[in-house]
Amino acid sequence: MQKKPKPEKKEALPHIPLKTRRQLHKKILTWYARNARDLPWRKTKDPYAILVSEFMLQQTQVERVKPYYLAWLSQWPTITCLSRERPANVLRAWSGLGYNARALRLLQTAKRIVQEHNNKIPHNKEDLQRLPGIGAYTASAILAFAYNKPEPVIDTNIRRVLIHECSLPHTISAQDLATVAKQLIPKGRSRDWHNALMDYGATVLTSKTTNIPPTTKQPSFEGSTRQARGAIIRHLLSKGAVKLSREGFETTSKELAKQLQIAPERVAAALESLHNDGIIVFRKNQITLPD
DNA sequence: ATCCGGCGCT
DNA sequence: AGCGCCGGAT
Repeated sequence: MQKKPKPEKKEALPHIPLKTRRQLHKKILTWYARNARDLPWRKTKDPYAILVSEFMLQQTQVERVKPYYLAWLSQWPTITCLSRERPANVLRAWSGLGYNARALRLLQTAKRIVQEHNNKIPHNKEDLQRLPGIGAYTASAILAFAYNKPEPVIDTNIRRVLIHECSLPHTISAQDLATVAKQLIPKGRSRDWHNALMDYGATVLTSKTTNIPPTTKQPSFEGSTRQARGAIIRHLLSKGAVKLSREGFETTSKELAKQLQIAPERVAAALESLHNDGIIVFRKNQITLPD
């Protein structure tokens, strides 16, 4: 009948013994020493370069990001340089990566860092998460990969590896998993550790080799708004602008639809959503990419 | 035809 | 809490 100093209601949090942690470190880091992928953003510790890579990697496979990442850094080697660029050119460099709104968020974040943080990418999660396009995941990734901070980075690959290797319940909450993940980071090796976990998850413990919960289904691309959005952006990148008909928005949609070979109502919907995302602007006489 | 995934908005 | 956003691989 000892009285506990702290009555913990839910102490189901798995604690990983030191020995188990060390075994896992050895297993993963030894594997990584022989099998690490050679990725361009791993050759640098420049926080800006890491920031760029993280924005791109949010949504795209590693192999497709590689050439975009290299071209981007060669076009805008510093955050100051990027911060002065026009949105249309940023969208052009992004074109083909997908999720165009994020190219603009990256530009906005660059401007904010130059204006408010003296050109320095923040070192703490709170400041990072206040920047557009940076959520919990990307903030953690920047802290770990740019600054080697002991901040748990948990994408779906790493989540799968941790659940598998530590025999955690598939239903574990994000918060509990983060608590476990933090204990597991080897001292002073956050960067290597997370790179290793990602590679291990991407090449060994793939979703196929493990039994992981069902995935959500993607609506078909054919006939979707995003298909129309993509066509409109490419059109604007090549033509510069679309003339706004005096007869109104509907007529404009119709004319554009004819050129793009897409149903007018879908073009109209796409224009509205692009406008909503700030990717296009309506001027007096024309539709253009933003300044 | 289906899969991949972090962020922001509602 | 759930949805929409991207384009290329398979």
